[in-house]
Amino acid sequence: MARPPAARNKCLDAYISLLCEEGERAATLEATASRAGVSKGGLLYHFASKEALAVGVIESTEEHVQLDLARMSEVPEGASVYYVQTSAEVDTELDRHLVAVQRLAQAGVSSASEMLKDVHSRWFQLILDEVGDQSIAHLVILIGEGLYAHLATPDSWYQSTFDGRLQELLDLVPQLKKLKQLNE
Amino acid sequence: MARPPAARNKCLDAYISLLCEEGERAATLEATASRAGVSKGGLLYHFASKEALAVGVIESTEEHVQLDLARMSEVPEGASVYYVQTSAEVDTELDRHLVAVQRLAQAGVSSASEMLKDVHSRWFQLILDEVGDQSIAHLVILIGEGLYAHLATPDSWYQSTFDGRLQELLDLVPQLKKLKQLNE
DNA sequence: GTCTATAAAAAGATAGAC
DNA sequence: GTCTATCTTTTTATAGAC
Repeated sequence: MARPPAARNKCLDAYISLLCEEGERAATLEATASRAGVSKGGLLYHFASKEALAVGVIESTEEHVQLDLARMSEVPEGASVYYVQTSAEVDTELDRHLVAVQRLAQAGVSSASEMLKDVHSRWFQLILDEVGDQSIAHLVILIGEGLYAHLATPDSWYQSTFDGRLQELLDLVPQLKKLKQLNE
Repeated sequence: MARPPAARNKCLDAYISLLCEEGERAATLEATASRAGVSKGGLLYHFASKEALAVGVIESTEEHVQLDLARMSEVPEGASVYYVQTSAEVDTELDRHLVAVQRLAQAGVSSASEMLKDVHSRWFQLILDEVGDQSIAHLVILIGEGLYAHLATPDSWYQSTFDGRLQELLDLVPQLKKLKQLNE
């Protein structure tokens, strides 16, 4: 496919920012157009409807997800550590996209819910491949999810209390594999 | 304070349900009134504005939170296990309220954000009191958050993959305290 | 307390000029 | 491709009857 025009990308980016920062309700056509620096008509040329905008977000997200999964399976520190580490990263393109998709899912966009479900199962599979135990893999997924949930909530408890302690947490992740042995 | 009339409670409950199930945008005055079985005018008698409805949710949530914190500090299995366990519970009044408050926070209602921040810090303190280590306490909080995040996303990956495995996870929680010793 | 009617604003979308 | 003007529907809120 031909590379999309710059204005189209600006619209998509503006919509994603609004979804993340102000929620789905605030992400109106007018607000999106305004933030993208175009008129409502200009926006509607690239995305014929609200729904088309959502589809655009999901397609763009899928590209970022594919890159992430490829890295996750190759990285030297292992899938678990990579997953938790990247879950805590704010302001990466992938995370902005995933937060936006989550907002859409919560607003009832079913293709967004399906994408999240699919992404989670792919992450889970890579982590399971590494740690070799379902319960431990779930634990890792949930820790990442917890970080991500805080990330997705601006001004959360996370920023004030947890800031600077990420490394301590990452150090604990590889230890999780030992839990099962302790348990037996 | 005098006990509020039944219709008022039905309105609040309808608004909370809509926030949880269909998102903040779908939780309009009309939809809320309709679900509560009253007219728009009837709703607006009890809650003079959208904002008043949000305040109502937050006040009601605070009551449920206080009860939960009291239980959490007394329960025999310990604060950590109680916290993770209740994070996984769907359809309790507390969880419905917290999901609703989260939706409001994401929609930019600042008093909702502040309440969530406050609740998290109170949970954290009780867990820290039990486990005695900041990093482990964070781990517990994040696992609960991860569960809660899935709970708050209907039709998530959680239901299909994780269902029935909660007990295994709960068994691992008390083991987390041992991680720090392993690390030293 | 609860309802209907109505007003005022905002949101999504179309048409057509440039 | 991008804009302005306009239309329709939805949403919030008010006024006043019952």
